[in-house]
Amino acid sequence: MLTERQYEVVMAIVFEYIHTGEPVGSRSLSKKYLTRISAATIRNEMADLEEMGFITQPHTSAGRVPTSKAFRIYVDSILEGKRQKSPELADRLLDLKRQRADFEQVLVYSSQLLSRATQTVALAASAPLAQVRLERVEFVSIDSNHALLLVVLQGRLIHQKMLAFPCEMPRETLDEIARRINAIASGKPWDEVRDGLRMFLLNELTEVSESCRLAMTEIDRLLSAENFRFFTTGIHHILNLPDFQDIGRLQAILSLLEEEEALSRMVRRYSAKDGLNIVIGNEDPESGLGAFSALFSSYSGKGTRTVLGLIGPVRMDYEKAIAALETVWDGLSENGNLEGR
Amino acid sequence: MLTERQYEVVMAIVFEYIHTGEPVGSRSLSKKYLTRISAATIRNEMADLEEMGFITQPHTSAGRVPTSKAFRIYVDSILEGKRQKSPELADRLLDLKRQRADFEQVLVYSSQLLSRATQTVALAASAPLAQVRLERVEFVSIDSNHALLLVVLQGRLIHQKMLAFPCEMPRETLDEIARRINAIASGKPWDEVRDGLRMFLLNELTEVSESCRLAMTEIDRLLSAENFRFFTTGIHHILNLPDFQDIGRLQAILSLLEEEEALSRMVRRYSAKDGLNIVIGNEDPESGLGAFSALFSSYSGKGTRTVLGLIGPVRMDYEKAIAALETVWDGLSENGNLEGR
DNA sequence: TTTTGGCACTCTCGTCTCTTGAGTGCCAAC
DNA sequence: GTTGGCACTCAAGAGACGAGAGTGCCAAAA
Repeated sequence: MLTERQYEVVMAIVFEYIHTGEPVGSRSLSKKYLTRISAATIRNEMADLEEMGFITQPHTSAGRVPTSKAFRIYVDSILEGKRQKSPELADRLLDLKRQRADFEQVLVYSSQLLSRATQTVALAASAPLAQVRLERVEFVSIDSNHALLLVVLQGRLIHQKMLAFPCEMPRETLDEIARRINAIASGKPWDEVRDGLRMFLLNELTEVSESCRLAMTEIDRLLSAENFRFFTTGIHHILNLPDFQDIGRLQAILSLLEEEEALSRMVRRYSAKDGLNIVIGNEDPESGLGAFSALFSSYSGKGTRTVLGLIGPVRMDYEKAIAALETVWDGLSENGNLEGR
Repeated sequence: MLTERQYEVVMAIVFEYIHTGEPVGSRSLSKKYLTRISAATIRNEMADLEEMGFITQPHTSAGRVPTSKAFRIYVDSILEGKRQKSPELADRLLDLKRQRADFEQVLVYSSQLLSRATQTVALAASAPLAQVRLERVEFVSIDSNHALLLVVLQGRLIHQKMLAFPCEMPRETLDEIARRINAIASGKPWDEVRDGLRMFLLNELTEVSESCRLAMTEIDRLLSAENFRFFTTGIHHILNLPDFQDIGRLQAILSLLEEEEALSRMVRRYSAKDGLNIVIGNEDPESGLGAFSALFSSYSGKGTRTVLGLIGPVRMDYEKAIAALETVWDGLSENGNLEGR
């Protein structure tokens, strides 16, 4: 649908726009990138491209600004080519191995690393999958009717929740409940044992059935695929961007980042399939990204789904961002750090 | 040092400035607040007040803007008077009791409540005190050489850290270490038993002394008075403020809020004494607050120090902010929620 | 001695106009 | 199909100007 030359023009416009942030004119294209074609020819192509929705004009006598459709082509072309890894980032990742960090530290550190390398907002997240197997659960009694529920997943990931029981729960009872849950559920896919386990517990331990029900509900919630844990880093970077000197757009993205519910929705939406997913600005109006783009690298392991992400302006350096994300991602896989161990 | 009338002028200027955000002129003061004095007289007073450092002029022919010195007087006068509590906020706090929330939830919820009520950034934090007594420690074995260290303080506060041991640590060994620590340290002030405990452990359990050393170091770090845990809410509110349409100042405060280390330094500095502490803008240049003010309400209980805070523009509605902070604070105390129980 | 009205002066801010420069669209020639 | 040329458009910046808000100071009143 695009001729070879139109494709070149689009790519040149996106490239120039990413680097200058200004609307791109036909003359500068002809001088800098497409020396063999004259400005007038480029103008003709531009008129067609505008009609096709790849570029727009802020006002009649201005240059052209690429739309998300144009950015999409640009990003796809990057993804097709080979990227080189950043050796410095890879080095930094070795520190993690040296420190024998746990999974949570791995996520935090990765997100910090990414944010610093790309000068954008980085996030790392993980959530259980439906087929998650639990290693075991444990209750840490806090006082007569409070206990900390610990759910250890296969891998080293740990979820936890403080429970307030409706009646007194002595330590022995809690241990008993934990023992039974572990006997049945340990090492098995949660969604297979769940219902049976619930029935079993409620029938066996009738005198504390209310507490068992509570515990089961909470374990279920902790293991739900919706239950992402987030680590966000580098929000202040987006204030440095020259494009966002007007506050309104910042407002939107900051609210998104601060509200875990909204963030979770977004991550769920765009990390559904494994690998690298890129959402550009308002390409998907539902995203709420507005003038920002998001890159998600996600992977479903045995029991958990892990996501690394970057959120930056639409006009970000995708090449650098993708390279950084892939470097960190590969570093984690190599060290066997994805989903813990 | 200030005459009665000068005091009135300062108060009126601060009041008007808080509500309009514009430099305040002598004429509007005379009309709105000090009808019995003429504008010319106010001008004379203003000249003196400027010399004394209570107000400044952005430029020759503009009105006066109060300095932090003037805000200080204003805030002190609010603190002297009686404030009324917000009944709506108090109601909301009852929900906490109904939910029998744990301490962490209490902190998170309080901070959300405060932020929404005042439209500023709210934070809640807690840290152990030197005299903290630990209820007990527990190790949750994760794999052959990883375990989750749980430190339960008196009250319901829990600190935790994943440990990577230098050698294999079977569950029994971990339980043994925990048992010994608890036997000696449970219920006693940590700073009294600490050194003895360390000696004892290293002498008794020589074959895993390296692991014991590690565990002791981590417990010590978790119980250190420096070890604040933070919950921050409502960062997006500060973008709504009309005063901060230039990004530079936002940058500073956002970096502060995002960097736990800096935040911790600030909270330590200004919550040293119990009760309500207010820091106004650049009153203390060390604070890094710049164009923002911070209100901290802090309380040292038996084992932990709890802090609720608000961070907003210097020109914030102190009356409302103080009232909200006090309402939430009192609500927590009444429900017995400060430091857990 | 303190307070007040009056007046000249200063500075910001919004509006208007003008100019400049970048860029387009179209047309005729190649 | 491609190109150079030319008229046209528009944004952004500079300068001029008036309105408005506010001050400082002085001399008269209290």
